[in-house]
Amino acid sequence: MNLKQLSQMLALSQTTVSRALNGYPEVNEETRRRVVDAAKRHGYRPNPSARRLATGKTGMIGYVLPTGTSVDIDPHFVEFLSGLGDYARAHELDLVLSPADADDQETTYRRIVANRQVDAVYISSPRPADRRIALLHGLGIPFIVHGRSDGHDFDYSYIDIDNEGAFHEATRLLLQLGHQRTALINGDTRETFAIHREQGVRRALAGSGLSLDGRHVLSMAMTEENGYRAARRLLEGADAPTAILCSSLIMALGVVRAARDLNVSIPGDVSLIAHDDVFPWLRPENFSVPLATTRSSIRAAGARVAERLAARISGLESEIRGEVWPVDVVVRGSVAGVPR
Amino acid sequence: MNLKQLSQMLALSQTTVSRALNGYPEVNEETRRRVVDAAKRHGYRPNPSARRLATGKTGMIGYVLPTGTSVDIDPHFVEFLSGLGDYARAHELDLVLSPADADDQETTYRRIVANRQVDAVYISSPRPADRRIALLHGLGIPFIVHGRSDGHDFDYSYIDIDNEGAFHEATRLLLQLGHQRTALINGDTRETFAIHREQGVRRALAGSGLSLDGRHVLSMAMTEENGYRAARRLLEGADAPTAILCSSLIMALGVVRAARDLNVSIPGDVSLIAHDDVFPWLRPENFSVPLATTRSSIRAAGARVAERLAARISGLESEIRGEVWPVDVVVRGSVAGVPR
DNA sequence: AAAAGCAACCAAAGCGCTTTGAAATGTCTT
DNA sequence: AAGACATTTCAAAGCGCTTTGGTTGCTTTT
Repeated sequence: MNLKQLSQMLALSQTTVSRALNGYPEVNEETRRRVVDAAKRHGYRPNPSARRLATGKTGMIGYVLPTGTSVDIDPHFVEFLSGLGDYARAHELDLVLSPADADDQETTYRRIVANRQVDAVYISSPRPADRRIALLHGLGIPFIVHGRSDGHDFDYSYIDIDNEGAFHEATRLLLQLGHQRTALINGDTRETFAIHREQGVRRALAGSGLSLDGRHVLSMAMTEENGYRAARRLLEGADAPTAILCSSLIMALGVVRAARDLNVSIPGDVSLIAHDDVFPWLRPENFSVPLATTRSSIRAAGARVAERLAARISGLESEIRGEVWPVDVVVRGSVAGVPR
Repeated sequence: MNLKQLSQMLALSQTTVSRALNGYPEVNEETRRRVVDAAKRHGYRPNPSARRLATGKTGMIGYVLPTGTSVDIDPHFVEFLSGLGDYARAHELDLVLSPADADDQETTYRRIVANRQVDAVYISSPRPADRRIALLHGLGIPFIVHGRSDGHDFDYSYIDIDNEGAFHEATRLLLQLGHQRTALINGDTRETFAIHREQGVRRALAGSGLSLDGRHVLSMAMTEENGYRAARRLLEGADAPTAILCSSLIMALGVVRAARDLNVSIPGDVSLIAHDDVFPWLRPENFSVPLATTRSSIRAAGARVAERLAARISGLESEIRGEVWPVDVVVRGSVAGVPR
């Protein structure tokens, strides 16, 4: 059943039927009812390929997936995807994943834009002055960034969490508990989120006249193994910290393991606060010592990105703007006053 | 630059240019060279929307992503995706993810087929007599299953690993080492892979005149927590097993933790073999006791699925067939003879 | 009563490709 | 020399929508 058949059936022109279905005003309400009704009865669904050719709109959003034999997909990605799906599901919005050589994503971005394969794109894990952002800005396709990228001379849309504020708050809490030596086990500092977190810690320390000891800040990929190594390094070193801030729950697993191995008590000897992206399979309250966290659901962010992207596509949202979500600091058993 | 412009530029008809570019035989080789050359020089790329409307082919493959507030995406998915990307990247093959209500995927499958959104589809985590398979078979879209689904009265294409054989081999190894009481910590037995694994264990035991004690087989979602619980149940129960087979490395993490908590030595008191899907962030050789495994790369499977799907789409592969990969049993420190 | 304005509809022209059915050209038979 | 047969090219007809630029009747204004 296509438009032609449907319009013949109704003894109307394709124009009128098309307009009736797409909610144009210049069609009689009575006629519209007839059309909509008939379309439903006969299960008419406009052919997306045809519509796409005519309008250039695809109704899909894109994501360039960096791949390569030595490239692993970030576990955050699937959680974000769940959130995106939560929204997209209800709106028949599909996501096109375009795998790209991690070292040359530009070619792929150019291809999907040139081919008009998607109406909008999202970007994740941005770095300062991220080239993808400049590229998409230049290419003129609507996009939204999950996270932020400082150092551009134009505005762009993003949603991010207040990483700086979260770690500032967490550090302030530790300071109030009397901790003078606080360490940070951070993610890869080439990414903005990690930079912001470190800034938050530094600002809080500075507020109390302290500063971050260079040996007390470690940055690396956020794996359990790295968390373990970092914690051992900190706890076995001279001037061991009395409190540790950690950029991910997965790393915190390693920190807890290291503490156990070294017979260091949490929170007796060292307090621990980690950032929680809210993974369903790893909950801070289930740690052997319930873990204090800065918490922000990455899944919720995924849903929000889908929502805003959909709004952009349908023209409901036009202004370019950033959105920064506040982050809760959740106190649990892993924090305590400074020892002795 | 579109076809019309290009053909005018060459003083040829659109027909000829189109045919030259698409490798049709009825075009003079000299002409073809000119056309291909000019196309490259002017960076001509056929508009995919137009091609799609004309041919009905999209050049994309589809995956229906079950979502829902209480549905989590399987961590295996991203690893599979990496493999798919490895192949797809080099072939400009994109993947369309259509989020669907986990309880009603049929609607979504019907939509993507009716809309001709993709040329082919893949399915993962199949169950016996999986309805999605019957549905796609009925709808007539090419598809390939990652895994197997027994109980259909038609053939379908799949790639699967020899789960039965793998667990049969692993069990036989344990038997040869003298283990009389072997337990199985399995995944969700509604899925085929788990059923096949249990069958493998049973067959091996039967071969030695033994059978699987009902209390010695536990099935559940494959999380660390569940592995821990299952192991405690087994090790604290009467007739504790001297060997444990485990369906996933993540669960094995929990098993190791439980053993440590209970002061049970691996492999002194209990031997352990787990299935390894080859995740880059979790390697059996890095366990405190290097873990013996049945190993099969899920990433490689992803690449193979993409390859076969691409072959189906381009008509290179036409016969329907299953492909079963052998699984290596890799012996490491976590297995030993029966205690005393 | 003519001009103007409006509401409702339509024919036809895209969108940019592929494919059908024919035509033009040259080569081989007989 | 005429017909048969390849070979190579082409004009035009789709594919199924949206959108442009009308047209047709009515009602309202002057």
